[in-house]
Amino acid sequence: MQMATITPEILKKLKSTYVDPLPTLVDKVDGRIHTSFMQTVTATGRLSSNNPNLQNIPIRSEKGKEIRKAFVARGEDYSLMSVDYSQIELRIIAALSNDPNMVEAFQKGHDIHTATAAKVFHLTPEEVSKDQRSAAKAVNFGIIYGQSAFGLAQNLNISRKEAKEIIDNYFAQYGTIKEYMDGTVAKARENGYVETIMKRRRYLPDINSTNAIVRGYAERNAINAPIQGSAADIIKLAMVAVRKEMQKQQLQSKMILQVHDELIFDVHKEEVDQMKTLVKSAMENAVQLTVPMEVEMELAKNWLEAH
DNA sequence: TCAATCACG
DNA sequence: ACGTACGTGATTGAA
Repeated sequence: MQMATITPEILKKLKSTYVDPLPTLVDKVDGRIHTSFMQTVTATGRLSSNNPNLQNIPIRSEKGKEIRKAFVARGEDYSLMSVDYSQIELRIIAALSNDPNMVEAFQKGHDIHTATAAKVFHLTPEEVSKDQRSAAKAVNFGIIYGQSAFGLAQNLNISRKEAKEIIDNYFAQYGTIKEYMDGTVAKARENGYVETIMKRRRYLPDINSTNAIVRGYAERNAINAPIQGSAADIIKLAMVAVRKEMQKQQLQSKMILQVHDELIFDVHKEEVDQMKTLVKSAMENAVQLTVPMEVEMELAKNWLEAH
């Protein structure tokens, strides 16, 4: 196992950004930290959070986990419940492209990274090694961002030739995704914008630039924005549905945070079963696509263990 | 005031 | 031949 190396720079960042300021921001009246959610800041339709930003509370490093542990439910009778969409952006790509292989993997409930590795490396899912799954995961993520063979090579620390072979294999298996991506860029060139499933637009004035670097940037935006933006559409619809149902059932639990593909609730112990059912249903049924939306949920006393 | 670095999805 | 993975916010330190 590779140990997480905590450098002095990281400690300094954690202290100056979280450990020192957050305790001073606890509201004197209610004992809680309040963020602001901005609805008109991002290019894709995501929310952003500031003063303080509660969408970038640490979780990856060991010391960071200690910080996240400090976020707890409001009292004895309450727990934090975290509910996050599983692979929402890949499901959206699958649905928007209607790629038969990727749609099938999600419809059958397969582990998408293992399924991808099996296809790319011509193996059965059982034969896929950890490194192969990890490589497939990197490609799946890279696809969402319009990553090149060069970028994948750097990311995986392999040669450009090896990276190109993996990507070529990927598109041989998921050919309709390639068509979808090319089609999205072509449409962006004609229209000057791309749009999400709820028709929100992102304008791309540089999509026809004669400067290849500038144009390349806009092309990656064209690919990414409908995916990231549609995920934002879906969780926003879910939030409205959740709130409506919570009101209808007159619950005292509260929806307290949104972190892009995750909702966090402060749940009263007598409402746990109701909340689990209601939130799962609202999130999974926020939209109807050709692939199922699935959520994972956990309940705990603090945010680290609820995640 | 802004770029670099780091935190998150 | 070019550069090369999307979206944010906070802090720091140089200009």
